[in-house]
Order: sequence, then structure tokens, then C-alpha cells
Amino acid sequence: MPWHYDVPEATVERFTRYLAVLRELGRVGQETASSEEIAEHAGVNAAQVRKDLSYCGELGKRGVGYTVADVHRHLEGVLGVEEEQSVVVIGAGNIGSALVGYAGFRERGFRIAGVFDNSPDRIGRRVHGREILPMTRLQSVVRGNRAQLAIVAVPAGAAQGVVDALVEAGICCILNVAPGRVKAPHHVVIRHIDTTTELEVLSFCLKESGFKA
Amino acid sequence: MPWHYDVPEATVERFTRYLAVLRELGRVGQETASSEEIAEHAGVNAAQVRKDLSYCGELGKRGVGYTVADVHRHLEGVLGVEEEQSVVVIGAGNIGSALVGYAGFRERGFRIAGVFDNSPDRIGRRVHGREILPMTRLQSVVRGNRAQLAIVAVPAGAAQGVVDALVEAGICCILNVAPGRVKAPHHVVIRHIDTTTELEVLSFCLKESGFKA
DNA sequence: CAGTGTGAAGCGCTTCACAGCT
DNA sequence: AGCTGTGAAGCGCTTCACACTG
Repeated sequence: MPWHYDVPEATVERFTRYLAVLRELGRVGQETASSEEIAEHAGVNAAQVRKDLSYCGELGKRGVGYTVADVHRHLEGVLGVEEEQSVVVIGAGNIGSALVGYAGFRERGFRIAGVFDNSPDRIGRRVHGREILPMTRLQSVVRGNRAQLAIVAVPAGAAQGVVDALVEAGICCILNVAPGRVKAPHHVVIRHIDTTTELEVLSFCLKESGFKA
Repeated sequence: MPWHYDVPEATVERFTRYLAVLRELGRVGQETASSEEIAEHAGVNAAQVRKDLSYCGELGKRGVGYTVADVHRHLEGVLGVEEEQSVVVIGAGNIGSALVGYAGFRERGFRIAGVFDNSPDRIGRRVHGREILPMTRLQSVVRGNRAQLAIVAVPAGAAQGVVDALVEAGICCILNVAPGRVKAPHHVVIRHIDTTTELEVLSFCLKESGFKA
């Protein structure tokens, strides 16, 4: 994988959008696309698309555009989703269970390797066909599946402990769906999803009509 | 509400974090806090906290710090969550149902005014004690509850139609939990949550250890 | 003094504009 | 001619540094 310099986080986030756009264009049989066209679908500026894609080398043909299949494959490589990635989910409450049942993961290259919880009520039960495992099994499942990603979907108060356990088990990329921040060593990357926070921002937008998001 | 100029979106997002920090500090009975302390808990720079809070006017006392209860109340006002906001949820599948059952909304000032779906299998059933309503009831529920916020949790293909219906019903702030982008008139604010996208970004981080998020 | 409020510097992302391929 | 790739300008957010104040 020819990888040059450091890519802005914002660019990586757009990569995921471009990937979705190209997947769709490929599905309808389109062979090439201009930066203009990709930009249109992704909802960004065309120069932005060109600059972003240029991080991957010179993928386009001048006077022609980009080869859909080509760029698609390339972005999959850059994002590391050419082959299936194993993910563990911690927390089998409402949200954890919903995520386990979410078909979109599989379609986009993520396989759920295990679902964990520490509540005796839940351990042993099944969600969407998968047995809920005790946290004591975490390390062996992570290793057995070479899982590198984890989703934390537990109550706020339990999140820090879960993150610690994940780090201990060798996970270094974590998606935290619990509200509130958690601490982790520097080499661990944590991203947050907080639905309530999003609602609060939208609520702000209500008063501030001059606000554009 | 003394509101001056345009606030950067990044600042609004941090407001939600400060609010959480202050709520917690208030809960443990702390009366004042310095920008340093707030910054520590929120995981940002102290100067950032001061600059952000200065958008609300001069809330702090020099040589002392900020009055916790004061700033807390002020931020609630700025975010428009001093009093309960009604939210409608569209889509009663895995994720929509999980959100309806999520206690965190209520605690932070959001009340679910109605859950909708267009599947005859689901209409009339209950999720977490609430009856699933047909989309035909949307407009009257929105009006009856003066709902201004909506969460869309339907399959990607159905999202655009749902958004159109919401706009038609008078909603202008939408949280889209469905993958993919949707179009809406300029005055409508849409924010997106896409768990798979977050996983893709994390997957990128796996290869790029020089990447900091 | 301790800690806020803020102009100014710093920095990184976005957009422009155009040279350079095909 | 058409469209990419990219240096440079533009712009907005973050951080610094310090005047100012209780």
C-alpha cells in the first residue's frame, strides 16, 4: 500500500463517503466519474475531492476522470476494509443489541466476533442469534478472531472499566457509544457517538436560524 | 436570552460537553470551577473554555472562576434545553426501538412524543411501552406536541421519503441515523450519525499509527 | 494574586486558479 | 478541449500571552 504522509482526519471521514458513492456508482454500472460528479453525490466541493484523492497517489486520468472500480478498490485498501474486520461489541442492552442486529456492518466489511455483557441476567441469552458472553471470555475471543476494533455500548458509569478491559485485551481502536468521555493510553484511538449530544446541537440550531451545519 | 454573534459549530459541540461537566460538578456540590478545571474534565484547552464561554457574555469572576450553577443554567438556555423538548422518532426497527428505550434522553431534557413506522407489521405494536403509530399520524402528533426535532432511524432507501415527510410536517431539525446523505431545503438542519462510518475511520487508524483523533 | 477575557499569532483545512496531461 | 493535480491564497478554529479585574 503506497502510503505517503499524514492525512487530515477530515479527509479520512470523506473517504468513507466517497467509498459509499463509488460503491453505488459501481452498482449501477458506471465506469468512470469526474471529481465534479463524485463531489455532487458526496455533497462537497470538487477541488476537495481531487485533493483528497491525491493523497492516494495519482488515481485519475486527466481529461477523463476517475475509474470507479479503481478508486473504489483503492479506498477500501486505504480504510483497511478490503477484507472483513472482526469487531467485538460490549454491552447487550438496547443499543448494543440493536447494533448486533444491524445488517449494515456485514455489508460494509465488519463482522461481529462476539457480544459481551457482565450482567448474569444477560449472559447466555441470545441476541439476533448470538450468545451473550461473559467479560471473562473477552481476551480469548479477541485473540481467536484477531479482532482489532470494539464497540462499547454500556451505561456511562461502566464505560471506563470496559475500556480498560479492552485495552488490556489488546484492542486499540474503540467506538464509544456510551455518553461521556473515557481515558485511555495514548496509542489507543477512541471515537464517540452520543445521540443526546447531537440532539442538543440541533436544539441550539432551532434558536439560531443563522446557523449552518 | 442575550445572544450576540455567530458561534462556531465546534463551540456548540463543546457547549454540550461543558454542560455535562457542569451538571456533574453541580451534582457533587461544587460551587465554582476554573476554566482549567472545566477544561480538564472536558478534555480541551483552558483558553478554549474561556473563549467558548465568553460567547455567552462575561460569566466568570476574575480571580475566582465560574459559578457552576450559573454557567450550567446559562448553557442550558443557549442550547435550548431549559425546558423539555419533544422529539419524534421515525422507524421502529432495531435502532429506532433502542433509541425509544434509551433513558438518557429524558435525563437530558428530551421527551419522545411519538414513534412512527410505515410497516403494517409494526403499527399498533408497542416498544418500551409506546404504541407505534402510522406515518399518517405524524403531522398531528408533531403539532399537538409542538415537536421541533426528529430522529430518523429507517433503512437507507427510505430515509429521503421520511425526511420529506418530516419537512412537510414542519420539522426543521433532523438527526439522521440512517446511512447515506439526504437532501432537504436550506432552512432544514440535518445531522448524521453513521456507526459504520465511524468503524471505517477507526479501521484506517489501525494502519496509520501516526494518526491522532 | 489568581484567574478571566481577548487581540493576535499560529495552524490546518478548504477553496481557488491554473499548469500540465491525455 | 477536458479534467486532474497542486501551489498558493483564503478562512476559521485553536492556542498563546498578557492586560485587566475582583
